[in-house]
Formats: sequence, structure tokens, C-alpha cells
Amino acid sequence: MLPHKQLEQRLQPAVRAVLPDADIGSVLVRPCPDPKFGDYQTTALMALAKPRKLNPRQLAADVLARLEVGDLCEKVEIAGAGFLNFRLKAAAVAKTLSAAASGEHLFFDKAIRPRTVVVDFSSPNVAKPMHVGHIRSTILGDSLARLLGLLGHRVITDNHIGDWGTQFGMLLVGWKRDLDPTALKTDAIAELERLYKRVSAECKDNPATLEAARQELVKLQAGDEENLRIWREMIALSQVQFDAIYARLGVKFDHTLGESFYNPRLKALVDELIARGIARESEGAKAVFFEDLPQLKDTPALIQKSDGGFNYTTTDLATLAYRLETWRPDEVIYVTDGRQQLHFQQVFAAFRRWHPEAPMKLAHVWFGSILGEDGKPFKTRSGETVKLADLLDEAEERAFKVVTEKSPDLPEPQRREIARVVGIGAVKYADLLPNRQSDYVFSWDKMLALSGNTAPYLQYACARIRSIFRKGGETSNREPQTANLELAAPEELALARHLLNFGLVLDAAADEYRPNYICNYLYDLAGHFTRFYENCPVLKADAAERTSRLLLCDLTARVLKQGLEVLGIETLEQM
RNA sequence: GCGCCCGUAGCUCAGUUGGAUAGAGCAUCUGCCUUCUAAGCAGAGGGUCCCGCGUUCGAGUCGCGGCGGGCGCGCCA
Repeated sequence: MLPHKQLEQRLQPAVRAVLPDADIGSVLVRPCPDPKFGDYQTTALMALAKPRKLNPRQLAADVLARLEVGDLCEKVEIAGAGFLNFRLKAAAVAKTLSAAASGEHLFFDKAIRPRTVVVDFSSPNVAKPMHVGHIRSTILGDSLARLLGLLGHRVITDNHIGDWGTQFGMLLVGWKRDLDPTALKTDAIAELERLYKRVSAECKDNPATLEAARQELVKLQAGDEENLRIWREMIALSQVQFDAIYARLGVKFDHTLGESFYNPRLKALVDELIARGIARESEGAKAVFFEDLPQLKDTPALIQKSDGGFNYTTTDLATLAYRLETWRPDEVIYVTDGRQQLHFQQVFAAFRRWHPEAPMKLAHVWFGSILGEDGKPFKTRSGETVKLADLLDEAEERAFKVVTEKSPDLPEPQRREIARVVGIGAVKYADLLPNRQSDYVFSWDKMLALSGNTAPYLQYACARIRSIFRKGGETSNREPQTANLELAAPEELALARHLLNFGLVLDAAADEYRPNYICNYLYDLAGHFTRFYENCPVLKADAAERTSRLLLCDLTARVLKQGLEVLGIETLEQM
């Protein structure tokens, strides 16, 4: 068991003995903000003392009197207003490292109660190019899915693509009137986009075109065979594009059940909600009202339009019902931008009324918008969005220039491969590092930066470690020599102690759906490693020290690699 | 009008049950490659955490009121 958990396990009964009514679940042990205070601390005693009007330092002393941690820690200190500070014995740190080296754990624990979690993310639209607007959902969602999986949960990823809706009326008009088969072969999405824009523009000042689009849509919805065939082809062509992007990003889905998949369920859904009094007619449409919810009382959710058509609230409700009956999940997570907060509040609230017995947690994990330098939603100068494929190309190209500059002797194919891993990693990391709820201003230079707190910095640390093993003729270091594990230099101790906190960070990131905690942890880890690297020679050290340091290097590399893997970022042997 | 989010160093941003002297990156300046990869390291400068009041032993974090900005609010998704 990890030291901070052992401390909690011993601290909690001690607190209970002193304060029998206390909620010991709040008695947690966390890393100290500054190593001068110790390795771990608890601030819980001050919080417990307050409502009881106890002297917090006296309470700390009383708890301390009942606490036996001498095997793990140096003398426990009561500090400040009532902090309890723990400093691990070097032997306790070494023991945890040895356990990790022998494969018992990698400084984290699997969930005690595994859950089934559906993660809904990415959701691009058919017939449109994937652009930078899709990147956050895709990368954040993928990372959360990986993280939950690593922690032992059963994860189901589902790409709820936009394969249905009014845009298909216009696309069908364009396809029938103006399709360029050659262009379709060369770049299907560009051709579909061209058709859509052309018809869409025409609709604005030509009512006849608008009517034609409406007619094509009605025919499609009525099951017209030709329109269905064209529609299916557009989906297939789009899927090719999606797959190409996902392959580059290393993103995989268990299911791709688009909006159209739920069409057959929508009418019955609305009928049931009406019959049960959950929805009612309003101004010709059908809507769910939430008079009893202060947040939503003025914003009913439409589930059927006055023309009989359904909208995305209807589809999302049907989707939830399908997921409930198909996978029986404990939780469904939606990863979308923050502008859909109201929508998901409505969907969740409506679903609760429809299926009050369903035990699943519903989470809307939202993120901020990508803005242009003018502070408005991001577009290029010509008004286009930046295509995701172009962004990835540029990332790899810039990385290739740097690799070529730094490692001119490597053969080109290897430099290309390094550039791919570095470039894609940089893009992902740039997206995962900020707090997801912040808006951010898109900048090529920031997105593609290769120095400072970036993925390449972490990959570089990995590559340096691998280089040590290559130079030392070591393959890996799976046989720990516990007796020889010496943590003497301050840089060694700092690095070792930081390794112990990997699991704390993974748990926090999963609880709050915030992979940026992992980014910051890994950046600190790489920093600790680099300082160790600068100050503690490994291969030139004496036998015992060398063994000890190789072990430290190996564990660091494994945590870095695992951490980056959770972020969906690859590592390299050399760069 | 109602609701959600944001305001932290010149710029971009972190900041884990409220916790100890608020941290990074970029940019600027000074050092460090005959020693395991300098995509790096060491150091310097840089702060009214938007303002005010309140709760608390303790507030960037919680509450209230302002100011400034972004977004959303029935037939698009």
C-alpha cells in the first residue's frame, strides 16, 4: 500500500478515538506544498476542531498521542495552526520503490469498485471536415477514457456522429445538381463541403432552392431509396476521413452510433413522455417543462417541433435510454463545449423524470471555446476554420525541422517517425494542459511549441533515460536489488518521493475529469528527473549507487510512459 | 431580463476537502556543452490574485454587492 494511504488508515482510527462523532472520511493525507514541512500532511484536524470549538493544536496533540507510525515516518510534527506533518523514512520510500520495481504496482491502485462508464466524445459531423473545434472533445474524451480504463473501470467509448439533420436536404440538392465525380474521388469531404456551401448560399436568396432542399429532406426522412443511398454514401465517405484522423491521433471507439441510429425510437419516446405527462404541447410543439427546478424553470426543452420533426434533445434522450438498456452503465460522460450546458441540464433532468429508477450518474464534462486573436470564435483570416488534418501536418512539419536540427545524423525515416510522435504529442499536450474550462486563444506557435512545459519535454526525459540504458548495455532493470537501493542525494530523494504521488494525481484527475492534473504532475516529475540527471551520474557511479540510480531511472521512465499513455501521447527511444 | 463561466507576473496560464512565504511556460537579462542527449540546467528581474464588504485561527479559493469580458436562453445541433 502506498505510504499516504497507510498514514490515512492509521490516522483515521486515531481521530475516531479522540472524536467518536467525526466524519473520518474527511481525514485525508496529502503531499506537503513545500518539502521543508515534510512529505505529507493532514489539514483535517483544523477543520474538525473548528465546529467543536477545540484548540486545533491540542486536538492534533491528542490524535498524535494515539498514532503509531514510527515504522514509516520520522517524528511527526504539529505545525502552524494545527497541521500534522509527516516525513517518510528513507527506508519506507525505498520499500515502496522496490515494490514498484518488482511489478506490484506503479504507484497507483485500481478502483476498489470498478464501474461501467460510457464516454461520449468527438462527435464530428458527416460531410464536414474535422476542424480545430473537434480537437478538445476528441483529445479530452480519449484521455478520460484511457484514464478510467487504467484505473480498472469498464469503459465504453461511443462516437455520436452528426449523421442526420436538415443539412442533408441541401447536400442532396447539391449532390444531384452539381456533383463533380472527379473531385469526389480526390477529396470527398472538400467536394461535399463545396456542395453544401454552394446550395446553402443559394438558399439565402432563392426560395425555390430552399424549398427543393426541404423536399429532398422530407424524401430522405420518408425513406426514399435514392436519397437514402446517397446519404449512406456521404456517411461512408466521411467515415473514411474520420478514421484517418483518429488513426493519426491514436483514438479508438468501441461504437459509432450516430444520431440516425435513434430515429426509429423518437416517435414512441415523445408519445410516452406525453402520455405520462412529462411533456406537453406548447405553441404547436411538444416540450418538457421544469417548473420545479429553479435553474430550468424558464427554459423548457423542445422534444418535437411544430412541423412534427424531432430535434437533438429528443435524440439525446433516446440515446440515453439505449445506453441504459444496452450497457447498464454506472455513468455516462459527455465531453462537449460549455455552450451546451443548458442543453445537457435539460436532457439530464428530463431523463430523470422519464427513468427515475435509473441509477446512472450523468456527467457533462465541458470545456471552453477556442477563440481567435480577436476573442471571437476561431476562424482563419479567410473565415474558414483550421482543418484538423492541416494542424497535424503543420505540427509534424515543425517537429521535423527541429529533429533535423538537433539530430542531423539520424536517418530520415527515423527523423520522420520522431517528428510524428513529437508533433502529435505537442498538439495533444497543448490541449490537455490548460484547465479544460478556460477558453483559449488559438495560436499556432503555442499549439506547436516544442520547449518548456510541453510534451516533447516529457518525451525528452524518457529518451534520455532510454539512452542511459542503451549506453550502459542494460536492457531493463526488472530485478530490484532492494538492499542496494540508496537514496542519498537530495535530487534522488526528491525524485523518489514525487514518484509516490502518481496515484493521488490519477485519482484526482479521474474524479474531476481533469487530465491537466496529470500534465502538471508529469512536468514536475520530468523536472525532478532532469535535476537528478544533471547532478547524479548514473553509469559512472559505484556499483551500488549505479544499481540504485538505474532503478530510479527505470521507475521514472515507466511512470512517465504510463502517464503520457493516459494522455494519449507516445514515447520514444531516441529523439 | 434570467442563467452559466471567467478576471492571478509584460503575454499565455496552473493553483487538488479553504492551509503555511501565490507557481510554471513564453519573453528579457546572466552563467553552463572535452563528462549518461543543451528539445536541457542554474540564477535574476517581474504580483493591489479586478474592486469593496463579509465568514474564518487562516481566503486566489467560500458568501454578498459592484466593475469588466465570454457564452447560453422553444421549433439548428
